[in-house]
Amino acid sequence: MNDTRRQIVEAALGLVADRGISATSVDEIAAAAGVAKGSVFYNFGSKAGLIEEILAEGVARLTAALQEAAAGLEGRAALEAMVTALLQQIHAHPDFSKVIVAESFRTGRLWQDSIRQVREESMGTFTTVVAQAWPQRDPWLTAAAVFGATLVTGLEWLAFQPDRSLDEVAAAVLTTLA
Amino acid sequence: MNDTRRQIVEAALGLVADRGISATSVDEIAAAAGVAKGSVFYNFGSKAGLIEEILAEGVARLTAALQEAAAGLEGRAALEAMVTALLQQIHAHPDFSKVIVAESFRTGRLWQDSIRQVREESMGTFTTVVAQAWPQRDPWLTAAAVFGATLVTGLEWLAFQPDRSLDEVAAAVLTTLA
DNA sequence: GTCTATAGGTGGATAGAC
DNA sequence: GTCTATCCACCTATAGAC
Repeated sequence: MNDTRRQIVEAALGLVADRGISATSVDEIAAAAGVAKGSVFYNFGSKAGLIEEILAEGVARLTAALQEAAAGLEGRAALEAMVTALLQQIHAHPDFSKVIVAESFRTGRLWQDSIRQVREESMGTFTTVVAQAWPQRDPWLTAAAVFGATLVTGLEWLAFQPDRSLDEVAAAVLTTLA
Repeated sequence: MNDTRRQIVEAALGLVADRGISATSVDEIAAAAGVAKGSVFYNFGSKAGLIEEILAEGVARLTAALQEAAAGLEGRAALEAMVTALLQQIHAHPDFSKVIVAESFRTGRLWQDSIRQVREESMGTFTTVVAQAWPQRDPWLTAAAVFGATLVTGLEWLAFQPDRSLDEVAAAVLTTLA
């Protein structure tokens, strides 16, 4: 990805995480990126195309991180690795995380497919690991609870107590999950 | 609240939960409510005023429900009552819940005060109960984990498996929390 | 108190110079 | 490939009839 595209993507992600997709205009994105508005459309075709590309990039990265974390591990160890990996990803990519949370429970939008993909792939990986760690429980609801505990704790950490360490936050989440 | 105001509020909440606040126009709200656009502005002053009123109403209801649930109980019993009460509220008011989640990690918007209030009052009630149930743990991070597990499971329940019963979902969340 | 009509501004998107 | 200038649809909000 060239320099102009990179700058546009980063500026857009920052603004969109803070205000929401619809509340962010292409004018604002172009100004924050230091390019003309026309360059945004030349490089990404449309606002929806830009958002789609940002989301697709984040989806691929998050899915890979979660699957890699659980690979080769079983039971509780796999679960702990996944929770830690998700917290790491939230910490490394807070803007992407915020966008996903904000858009996750909506329907019928242009970029809905990418959002649904994150949800399904992340939750799917969690469900597999949870089903193996606790075979007697409902994997679907349990995975949602584990994912939710990790996600919300991670975002609260970033937004309101960023000085905490990853180990501290991971330990708190894992202690809460039995 | 009279009939016109009630209709506008309900139409607005339904649309906003699905598309987001900024992506919902006053035209659409008026059409869904079956009133003229002018009536929306006559009754609520502005779009922001309408949103503010909807959020304030929901905040008061949710806070009261959580505090009432925990009143007179201690330790694990208080925790279980609160988790169940939050799930009940999500089930009874799914649109409000979606809006809160979508807007929770944003900053600097007109209605940000109401959102922050839900977060602080809900998390505050959870923190108090958690601190008493598990005195040796970090109350702040633990409360975030418990709240997140309940919230995300509740929303996934509504959005993707609405046929499950409240008892079933509450049991799954509480089993996951040790 | 609710309606219709319209004002005034901003949104996404395009055309054409460089 | 990036810019400036512009189009037109849509947005919030207001004015005035009823």
